[in-house]
Amino acid sequence: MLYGVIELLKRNQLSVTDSRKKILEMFMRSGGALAHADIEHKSGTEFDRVTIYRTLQTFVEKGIIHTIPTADNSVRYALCKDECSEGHHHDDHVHFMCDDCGTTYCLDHVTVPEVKLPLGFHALQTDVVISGRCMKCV
Amino acid sequence: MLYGVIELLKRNQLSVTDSRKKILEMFMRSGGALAHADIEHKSGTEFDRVTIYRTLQTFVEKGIIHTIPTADNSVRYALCKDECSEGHHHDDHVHFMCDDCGTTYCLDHVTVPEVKLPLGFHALQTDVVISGRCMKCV
DNA sequence: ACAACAATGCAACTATGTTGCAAAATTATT
DNA sequence: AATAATTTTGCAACATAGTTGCATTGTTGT
Repeated sequence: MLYGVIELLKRNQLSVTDSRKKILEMFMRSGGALAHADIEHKSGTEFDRVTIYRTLQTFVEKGIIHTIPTADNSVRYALCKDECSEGHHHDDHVHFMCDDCGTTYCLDHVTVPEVKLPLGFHALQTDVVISGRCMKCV
Repeated sequence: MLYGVIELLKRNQLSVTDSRKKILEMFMRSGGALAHADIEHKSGTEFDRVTIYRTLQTFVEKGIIHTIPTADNSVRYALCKDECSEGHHHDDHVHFMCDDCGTTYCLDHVTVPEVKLPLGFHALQTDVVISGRCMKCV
């Protein structure tokens, strides 16, 4: 597991540091999405707030994680699938947010439907965020 | 126009105040969506920041405006259609954000497609946000 | 092992959002 | 139309989120 993390960092031409390793591991352990605040709390005083911000930024730029637009407009991040590369995100999957427990899921196998836009609009990216109850909170 | 604003406030059992009238008018004049910052800049020092926050909150609660989940996770608001009532938003339309000029459109006639979720997930609300180029920015 | 480079931590700052309370404005009552 | 009851506003103070510059530390390549 740890080895995979290091590999992933190297593959993206990133130097291997404590914060990057541990933050990546957090994402892998937590199946779902994480907010900046989640990471800050989980890591205690181990890293500076600024380091977390910069690490997340770097990961987004490298295509390791992607941001999730949420209904409550709080920023969340989740691991990308392998197809994402630098500057080219291909997160064509639906995101689900549980109103009860707050967990955010990437529904990798639910693809975003085609939407017909009025004349003059050109779509580059489509984000679908569904909120409701997850299986744990029935 | 002004008369319509007052009517709308009264219909929602809100006292008619300067800030509420002017903020509502801003939404009506601007076809698209507005962020808190937009309103703050447009109104100069006329209203306190806190008043704007509280006015927007009140309008959302009453179903006069709705929030738009955006790809960049900044909070934006737009007028609701007539069907929205207190606590019951029915904004089943697609939102479009222009990457170039930043304008956010409510595509009232583009309805949100049905999405089949995996077993155990129960959808209550579906938000679709499409970003790209609008007709003004080809 | 060392030079070159990149990432971190710290401090200071800006932006964003919230809460309590007194003053001012709006609404309801007589 | 004037006043009482209620709401809303503005202010101050605070809390959270996010950014930038720079010296120090850690990582990488030779």
